[in-house]
Amino acid sequence: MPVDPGSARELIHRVFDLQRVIRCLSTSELKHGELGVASQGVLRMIAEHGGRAVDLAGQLGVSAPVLSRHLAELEGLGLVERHRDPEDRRAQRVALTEAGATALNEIEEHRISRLQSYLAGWDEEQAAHAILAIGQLSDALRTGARPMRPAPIQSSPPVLQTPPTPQTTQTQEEALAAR
Amino acid sequence: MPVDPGSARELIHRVFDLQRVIRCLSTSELKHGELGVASQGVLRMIAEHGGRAVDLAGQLGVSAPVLSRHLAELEGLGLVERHRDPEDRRAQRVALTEAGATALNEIEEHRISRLQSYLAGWDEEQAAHAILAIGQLSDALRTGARPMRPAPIQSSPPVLQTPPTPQTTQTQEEALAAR
DNA sequence: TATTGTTATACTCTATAACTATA
DNA sequence: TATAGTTATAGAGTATAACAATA
Repeated sequence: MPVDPGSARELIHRVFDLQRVIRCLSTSELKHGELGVASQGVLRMIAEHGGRAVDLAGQLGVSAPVLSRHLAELEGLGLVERHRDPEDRRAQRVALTEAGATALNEIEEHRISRLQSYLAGWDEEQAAHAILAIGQLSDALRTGARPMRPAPIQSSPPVLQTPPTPQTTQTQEEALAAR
Repeated sequence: MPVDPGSARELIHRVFDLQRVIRCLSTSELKHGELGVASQGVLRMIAEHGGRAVDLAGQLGVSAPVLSRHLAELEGLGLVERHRDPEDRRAQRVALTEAGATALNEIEEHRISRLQSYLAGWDEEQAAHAILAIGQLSDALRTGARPMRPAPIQSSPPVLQTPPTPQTTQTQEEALAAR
C-alpha cells in the first residue's frame, strides 16, 4: 500500500525546501578557489569510483559533454590526470593528481566543519536517522527514475535478470541497529 | 558536542547524492507544459505565502530580478495576477489566478502520484521519518546560512532581539509522537 | 554499426549592476 | 536616503547534435 498522499506531498515540499536552502549555501560558501560545486563533485566521484570517464558520467548522472568540460577544467588546474585506456584506446582512465587529492581533502574538511557547526544541537542518533532517511529516499527515487527497459512483450521472462539490487530493503530499525 | 566528523561527511555525501538523483528526475519528468521547475516553485510559494513580491523572493531564497522574471512569465501565461499594493505603491501583491490554482493542483497531483509509485515499498512510519529528518536538516542549515548580523561589539545586548525562532527543538521521538 | 570522447550551440536558473518610482 | 521592482548582462551548469577516433 502506498504512502499517504498527504505524506507524499509533505515529503516533496520538504525536499524542495532543502534544495532551496542548499542553493543559498552554495552561492555563499561552497566555492573553493577556482572550483565550482559541480567540479568539486567530479573530484570526489573520481576519488571514490575513479576509472573510465564514461562510467564517471553515469555515476554523476551527467551527459558525456558535461563531464568532458569539467575534466578539461580540472586537468588544466592540475587536479586530475587523463590517460588513454590501454585495453580500449577510445576510452580514458581518470585519476586525481597529488594536488587533486589535497584539494579534495581541503574541500571535504571545510564542509565537514561547517556542517558540524550548523548541526551544533544534534546528537549522533539524529544524524544517523537523517543519513538513513536521505539515503533511502535517494535509492527509491533512483530506482524509480531508472528507465526500466520496456517490459518485454510476449517474451518469456529471463531466468536471470539484472541482479536484484539488495539496496535498501532494511527497515529503519534494522539499519540503525546494524551501525 | 558536535556530530562525529564521519557522520557529517556521510550526511554531506548523501545530500549531494539526493540532489543528483533529483536533477535526473527534473530533466526527465518534472516539466509541466511551459513551466520550468523554478516557476512551479514560485507558483506553490504564492499559493502558500502569497502577498508582497519582496517577501516571496525572500521565502524562495532568490534575488528580486529572478522573481521578477518568473512572475512576468507566469503572468504572461495567465497563472498569476499582480496588483500594486494600496498601502505601499512601490510594492506588488501577487496572487494565483483560477488557472494558476488549477495548474498548481495538476502539478502537485502528478508529483504525488509519481512519488507514491517510487515509494511503493515504504510504510507511513518511514515516510514520517524522512519528512522529519529532512525538515530538521533544512532548519539547521537555514539558521546556519542566515547571515547573523555581526556580533554587536561593545554594545549592550538588545533587551528584545529577533524572536527566538522556536523552530525545531523537538526530539525525533517527540515530533513523531505528535503526529 | 556501436561506443568514447570532444566541440559547438542552446537552454534553465541564477546573480550583480544600473535604473525608475515610491517612501 | 532607503526600498520595491524592472531591465540588461554575465555566469554556472546542463543537454542535444554533429563530429572524430576506435572497437
